[in-house]
Amino acid sequence: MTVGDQLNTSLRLLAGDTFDSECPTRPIMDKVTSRWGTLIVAALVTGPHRFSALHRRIGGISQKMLSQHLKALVGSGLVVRTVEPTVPPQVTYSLTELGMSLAGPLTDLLGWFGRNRAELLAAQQQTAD
Amino acid sequence: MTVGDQLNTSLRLLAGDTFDSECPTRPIMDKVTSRWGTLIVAALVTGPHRFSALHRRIGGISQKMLSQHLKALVGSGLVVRTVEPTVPPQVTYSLTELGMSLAGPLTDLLGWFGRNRAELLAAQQQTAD
DNA sequence: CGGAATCCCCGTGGATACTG
DNA sequence: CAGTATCCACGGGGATTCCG
Repeated sequence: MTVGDQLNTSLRLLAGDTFDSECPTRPIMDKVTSRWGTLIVAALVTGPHRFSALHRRIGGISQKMLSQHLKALVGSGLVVRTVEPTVPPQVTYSLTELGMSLAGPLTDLLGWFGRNRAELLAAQQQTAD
Repeated sequence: MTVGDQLNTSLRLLAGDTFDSECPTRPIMDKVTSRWGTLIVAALVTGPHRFSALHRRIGGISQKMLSQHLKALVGSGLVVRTVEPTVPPQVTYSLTELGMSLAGPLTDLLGWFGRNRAELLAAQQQTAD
């Protein structure tokens, strides 16, 4: 990497350039936009959910992945974990303010996929030929 | 019916039951919302790009991943590949109509990450303690 | 220039079993 | 109920090399 590139990098970081490989939001973005991240956040849009409820709601996810992604989302300040000191223990996950603000753009994106499902699948078929 | 249920219903109507593990759009969604998919589409929003231009623009992507994801995007009908029969060959990628319609929601999402970068990083730091 | 092919490593992610 | 721990397989993804 040349000095010019470094300068370029610095400027882009300051500007919040999403394309820069050094952009620190990338790992977070990866988590959120990942296979399960989107679905978990989307599931929580409708309100708080318990662990097992999420597990049931989101088809095909394993406990490990759910727990792992939830931890990451909590760590990013998008989700809060609430523990009721009852027996048996009862843990509830819900979106933070930040998480709620993310929900808009995210569900828009999911909505797009829903609306354009037919065209996407059609394109897939053509290619498969 | 609670407010949550109403929201739930709306969301599922919009998304075409995105939570179903059998939903055929999932693999496509994974591709597009994946680490590189989002950035590639976002990069093409500003207009057609050549292979090397994309490679330069998107920091940290390998040729393999770029080529691979581009193929997937073409296969999904989001991107068109144009070959100029010159020497040396010149290949240009651009968004289809479908791709353009995706660009909106997608850049909104990227924009969200840009705007909330500070808060995300702050939350990360707190957790790291 | 724009890839395709190969090699190889490491992380993701699934299944299962165990803890508090 | 809500996880954690362990094992294990697969594929994502990087570096390199070669081709049209």
